[in-house]
Parts: sequence; C-alpha cells; structure tokens
Amino acid sequence: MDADKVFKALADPTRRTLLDRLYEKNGQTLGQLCEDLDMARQSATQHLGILEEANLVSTVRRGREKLHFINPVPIHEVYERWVRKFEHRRLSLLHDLKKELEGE
Amino acid sequence: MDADKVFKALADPTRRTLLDRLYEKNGQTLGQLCEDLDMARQSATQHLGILEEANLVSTVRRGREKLHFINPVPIHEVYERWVRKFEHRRLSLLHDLKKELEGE
DNA sequence: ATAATATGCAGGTAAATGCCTGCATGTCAA
DNA sequence: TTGACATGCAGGCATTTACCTGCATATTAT
Repeated sequence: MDADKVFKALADPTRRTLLDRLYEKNGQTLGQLCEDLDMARQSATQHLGILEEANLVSTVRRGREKLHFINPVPIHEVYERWVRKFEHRRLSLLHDLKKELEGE
Repeated sequence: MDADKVFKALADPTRRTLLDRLYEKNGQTLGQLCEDLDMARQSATQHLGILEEANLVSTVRRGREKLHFINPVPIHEVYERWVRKFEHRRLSLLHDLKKELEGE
C-alpha cells in the first residue's frame, strides 16, 4: 500500500464524493459519475485517475464505457496501519491530553 | 471534524512520521521532534502547524518549550465516517470487483 | 457509412504546497 | 544582566494540484 497516494486521494472533497457515489451504486460509468459534479468531465476524469492510482477504484472497460468499482483493500490497510493502532491507545492518549490541558 | 484538513494532514510522510514519534513518546518538544528529521526546524514547525490545524495534535506551552500531544479524536471520527462504512461492506465490495475482473 | 456517444490526451493557468533563509521574540541559567 | 537556548514570523522559490479548453480516438446505433 502506498499510504501517500491513498491519503492524498482521500484528501479532496470531490474524490470523497465520488467514492460515496460508488458506495451507493458500484460499477458506474465515467459519464454517470460526472453528472451533477459541477466541473468539466476532464477534471472528474483526473480525480478518478488519482483514485485509480491509489488503488481505491478499479476499472473495467466495457465497449465504449468505463465501469468503476470500489476496491476496499487500501482502506482496510489504512485501518490496520493508521487507525487501529491509535484506536487501541485512544483512551490513554485522551487522558494524556486532558491531564496536560488542565495544567499538569 | 474537517475531513479535508485531517486527510491532507495525513497525506504527507513527514507528518505521519511525526505522529508515529508522538505515539512512541507523547508530549515531546518541537526541538525533540525536529531531531533526525533532515529538514530545517522551520519546515518541521510548518508540518506541526498543519497537524495542529487538523486537530491531530494539541500543544501546551511550558516556559520556552512547546509540548506536543496526540489528539486521537479526529482519527476516531475518520474511522467512524470513512473506514467503518467501507469495512462493513468490504467483502461484498471485493466480490463485486472480483466478479467484474473475471469478465462478468 | 455516418452521426452520435463515451472516453482519452495535450497543454495552459492560478493557487496551494513544501522547502528554504534571515531575523525577531521570549525564557532560562550563570 | 547577559548569553545561550527554544520557538515565532516573514518572505522567496520550485513543484504540484485542480481546474480549464480544444482536439483526437474509439464504439455503437441508424
């Protein structure tokens, strides 16, 4: 997993919207995903390219259409490496913080 | 939570390193965190500023030193909003993908 | 075959990012 | 009080990002 690519891909509201839309309906075409996006198709294409580069989305060509599918693997890996670890010590980290903010 | 700020903050290797270091030893000063970072102190300060803006790190001034503490809340919120959702449908999403890659 | 449809590719621009240097301020210790 | 130490602030520069327009290619339907 390339954490840089994954986090960078997630660090844009348009791309998160695209993921949410695919979550609602997996396998949409580029055209479908562009609707109501309020930007040129070419811009959305670039966003989808970044999601693909990060492996968050995989595509399949069907005729003249390009279908987009969520790949849940990188998000799972982010969870394993970056989230679970902090969740595990979450309460003790909160305790550190609270104690210090109260002034020692 | 400002998902944009949180993901952007996480989308840089230096900042992830800083978080890892704080995870190892919470409450370090700016000076301690800069050691072995291979960049000017001012650059590291900017990175820490971004982590603070995203609320991933909180700071307390003690004399001439500035102590840094991990704030686990935003990561927890990212988990709730962006990870758990996809984890929940993880296997069915993987199934969609596999089926399509195999060609229908 | 031809027109309509779906996507790809090339380049251009304004703004954001990540790094730097130089200097200012504030705090502690001798 | 004075020098050393820890951090803050301002500006400059190269690269990346996110958007655009214009044109090219490939597929389907008539």
